[in-house]
Amino acid sequence: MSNSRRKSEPVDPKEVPKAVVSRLSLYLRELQHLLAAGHATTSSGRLGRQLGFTDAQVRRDLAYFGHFGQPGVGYRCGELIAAIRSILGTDRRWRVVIVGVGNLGRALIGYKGFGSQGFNIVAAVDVDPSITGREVEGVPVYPLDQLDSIVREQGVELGLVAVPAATAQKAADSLVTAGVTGILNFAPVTLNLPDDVSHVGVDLATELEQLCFSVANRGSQP
Amino acid sequence: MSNSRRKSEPVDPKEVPKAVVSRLSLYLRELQHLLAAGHATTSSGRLGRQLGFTDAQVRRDLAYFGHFGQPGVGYRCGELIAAIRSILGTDRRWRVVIVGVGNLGRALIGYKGFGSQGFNIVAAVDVDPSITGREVEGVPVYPLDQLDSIVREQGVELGLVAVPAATAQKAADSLVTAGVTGILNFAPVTLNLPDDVSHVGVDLATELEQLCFSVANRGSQP
DNA sequence: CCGTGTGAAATCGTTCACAGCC
DNA sequence: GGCTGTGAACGATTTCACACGG
Repeated sequence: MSNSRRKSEPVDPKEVPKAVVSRLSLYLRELQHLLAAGHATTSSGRLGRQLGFTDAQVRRDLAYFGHFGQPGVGYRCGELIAAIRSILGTDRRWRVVIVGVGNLGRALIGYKGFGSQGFNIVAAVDVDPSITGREVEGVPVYPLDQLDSIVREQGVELGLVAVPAATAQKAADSLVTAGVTGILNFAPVTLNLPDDVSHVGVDLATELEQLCFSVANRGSQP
Repeated sequence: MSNSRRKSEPVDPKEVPKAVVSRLSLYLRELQHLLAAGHATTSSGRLGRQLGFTDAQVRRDLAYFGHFGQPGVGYRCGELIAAIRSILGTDRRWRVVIVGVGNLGRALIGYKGFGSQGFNIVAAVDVDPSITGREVEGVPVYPLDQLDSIVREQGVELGLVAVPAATAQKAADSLVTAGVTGILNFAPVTLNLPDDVSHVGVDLATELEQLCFSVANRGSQP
């Protein structure tokens, strides 16, 4: 499994820079907006301008994965959307479980953007007995100790951690034990996880701090 | 205003890589945990190991801003926390307003992590008359058209956009008109803003897509 | 003529390795 | 002995610039 080079897979996904993958998501989002607005095609220049990148950057990013454009024409929005979804892995649906049904957990359960991008929230779990046994926005809430059977029986692959910092590591451990292979962590701690479980952290306070630094030092796009 | 070099400000903040600033937030978070756990000092090696970085990276990052450690000893947690807060600009409190009191807006209003890191949510606004006039978790909710006076009278500097994608640009424009200087955007769109307004975007679906890619291509730390 | 895909060059960020200090 | 701060080497990513295709 070294460097094969089939028609649309020029490189091993592992050697694609992380930054490229995150821009891919932005391209996807913008392309969906463009398509919804009636544009059948676009170009690297246009796409880049709308997102604040150069045309060369857009072309180079896409070139990691194949040849998607037509010289003189640009990219067909519909085709490129399908291609990026296939690259990201969101050309199929993923089953997701949420741990923690506090304010944030509830907001995540109700967030429409997940469903539209390929994610099914199949269940939530919480320690608080006053909330378990009900449904929140159509998603059933179970006690924590049922996590194992939920993940196994429903084939859940991803877990969202939406509990306080103090219990986040335990929540993540439970998810790993239950068998999920990816974790999106909203608690303000760095999780310690086995290498075969992927994870991404989103820290709301941290994001505000980045904004602060940027404001305190004048301007984000100089 | 070229390269001055005062005692603890070796570089112009503008030429600090974005990645460095985002790691600074992680250092801060970890240092706070360390201090709370009773550690008075730490070292670049320890701090890095806990976060998945090398010791050299930690030292290099901090060296952008000054000399904070003692050879042979390491860093005093309390002092380094204060230094990083000063760099990020969170050594004072920032006033924040939230636009949009749906599921996500409510979760943000109730999020304890903001207050503990220096952010005061002073008000929220929404178009829905059935929610305005009340308080949510102690934060007053006003009609949208009062945004201007709220920002002006309370000296609000930052705005959080927690409305659907379709109205996010309008919400952001209103914030800019009202006078905020930084925007944290949770809507899945790229905002078009004047250069003198900083912004950071957090797209929940995008984060899940990154996770997907990582899972679909085996392992996050190979 | 416009726009892609891509070597080659330039830029940027990370790691190495070590002098100096506690 | 342990640890910081930092030039210098290295590796990675971005930008340039142009040959080729519709």
